[in-house]
Amino acid sequence: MTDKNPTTKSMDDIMALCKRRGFVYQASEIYGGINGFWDYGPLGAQLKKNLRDAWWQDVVMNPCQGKPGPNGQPVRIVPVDTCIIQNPKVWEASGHVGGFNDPMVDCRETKNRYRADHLLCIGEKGDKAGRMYVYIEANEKSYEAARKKLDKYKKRTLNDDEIDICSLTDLSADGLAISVGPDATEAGTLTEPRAFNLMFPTVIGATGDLEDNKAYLRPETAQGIFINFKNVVDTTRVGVPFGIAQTGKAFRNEVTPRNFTFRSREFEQMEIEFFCHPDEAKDWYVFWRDWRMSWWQEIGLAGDNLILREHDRDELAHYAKEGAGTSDIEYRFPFTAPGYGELEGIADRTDFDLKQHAEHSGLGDKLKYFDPTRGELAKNGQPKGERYFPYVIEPSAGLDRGVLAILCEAYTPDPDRPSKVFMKFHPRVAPIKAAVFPLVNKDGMPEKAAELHRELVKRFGHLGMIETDAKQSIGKRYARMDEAGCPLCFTIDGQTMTDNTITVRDRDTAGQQRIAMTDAGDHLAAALGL
RNA sequence: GCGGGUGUAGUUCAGUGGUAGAACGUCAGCCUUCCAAGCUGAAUGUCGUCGGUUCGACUCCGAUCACCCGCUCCA
Repeated sequence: MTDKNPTTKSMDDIMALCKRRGFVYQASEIYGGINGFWDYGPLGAQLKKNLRDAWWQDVVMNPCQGKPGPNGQPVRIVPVDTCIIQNPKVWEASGHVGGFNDPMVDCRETKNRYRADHLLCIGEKGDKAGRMYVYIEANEKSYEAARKKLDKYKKRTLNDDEIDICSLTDLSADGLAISVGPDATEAGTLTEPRAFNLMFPTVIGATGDLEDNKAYLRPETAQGIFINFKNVVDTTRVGVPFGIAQTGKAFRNEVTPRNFTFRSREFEQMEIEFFCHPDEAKDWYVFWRDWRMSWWQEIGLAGDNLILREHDRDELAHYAKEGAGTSDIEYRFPFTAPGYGELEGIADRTDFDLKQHAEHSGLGDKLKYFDPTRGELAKNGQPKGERYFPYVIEPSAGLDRGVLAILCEAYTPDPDRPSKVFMKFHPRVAPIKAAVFPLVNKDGMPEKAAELHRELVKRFGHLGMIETDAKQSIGKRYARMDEAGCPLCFTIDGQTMTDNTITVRDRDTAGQQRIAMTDAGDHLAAALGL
């Protein structure tokens, strides 16, 4: 007996299977890879497409699967597909250019990293050459430690009015050299503050002058929706409350890409920006939060590994401070366990973004929405209408993270079956929907299998792959399908030749039943929930 | 960015300062009437990359890249 629990999922094993079966490859692998980028192989590409299609179907084509919104009306969503590169002013308005260059400071002695704008330093008033001690803002313990160290250095107890406090970011290089880090004992171990801008710069135009023609790859798809809000309202017969949805790539220069595809520098988002009257924001926030949670459960993340977590007030993003709240739908990945990693965030962004774009674009109140259903009643009994910036509820999901969670959830070790592991994908997202096998490669069975295969491809090929394989033993073929996560295998055997029945093998139970070959399509349709 | 670990076939891993191995998988053929069966055969690696030491480096040294873990960060 080994002490390794066979039901424990190892990320290394999952990654090995992803490579072996063609779900995920390292990007640029033959050149040594590239940090923070991953490619999808044949099965991974189809899995990802299936998840994206499921989202599109349930969000855009049939919003919330027909579930009415908190106002009792059908939920209305329209799609857009906006550019990865926008006018750089978009990112100034959104706050991405100016607001998020958090300068960081590393300590060479303690190996700790701090946000430079959270560090203050103290020293004796008027003392330009003596040591200064750095502490963390609003951290009582850190401050007291710094005071203690300063007193010890001065060999006396200093009064409050003998002390100068300044921000670390205001220090010169000389000042840094005489400063002692919050947890350090020596001076000069802090590096100069380094700025991190998480947006990918790029150059527009063939001359390639970065400074004059600088643009950015979008760090989120959301802004493409906000800047088209007026266009959509003006050209589509939608009115608040309604949502705009979009899927697409986004790019972030992550400080530390980690954990397989979880924190990639290039990734795909599935975002809804749902516009509603400020008075109704809370209701819509709750509605979207709960429906999105149930959607992920329905798509196959049904167990304890999925949680809904409401954010604490102090971890809210800049745009959500005034809103109804933010919650995360989080999955317990093998690499986060016992903790969780974010799959989707549902945030009340308030009217922050629309107001920002109203201001930066110069459109001002023209970007307000005119709501003819609100306002005081006129003499004829009709509402006079109300102009306002709608509040926005944003359910923003990571497609690649969803795929990764599905891969982890589906990975099911089973020492009793030949493959030792199978991928228990929900049939809706499974890249291979079914396989058709002749039991042996002779006696008319291959022809019969080809016939059924053609039929199933014609009916189900738009949903995923339909495989067929006549080589090697039937057990080996079943085992391969188990690792690929194919939910059903149809097998033509000797009996098929006499009574036109076939066997259906279920991936999860490995059990079989015999059905009429003409029922195979309906059987698959039922398994796919069609 | 810092610290630790790892890097040899598609995968999991041996290996030794002197011409590169196993298992599984893959492919082909035979066989095969239901779970990686059997038999025969085949392909596959610039031993992550670059440089250095050496008569000779997969092995020792340096750098670099990538992945994993911890810290940090995450609009």
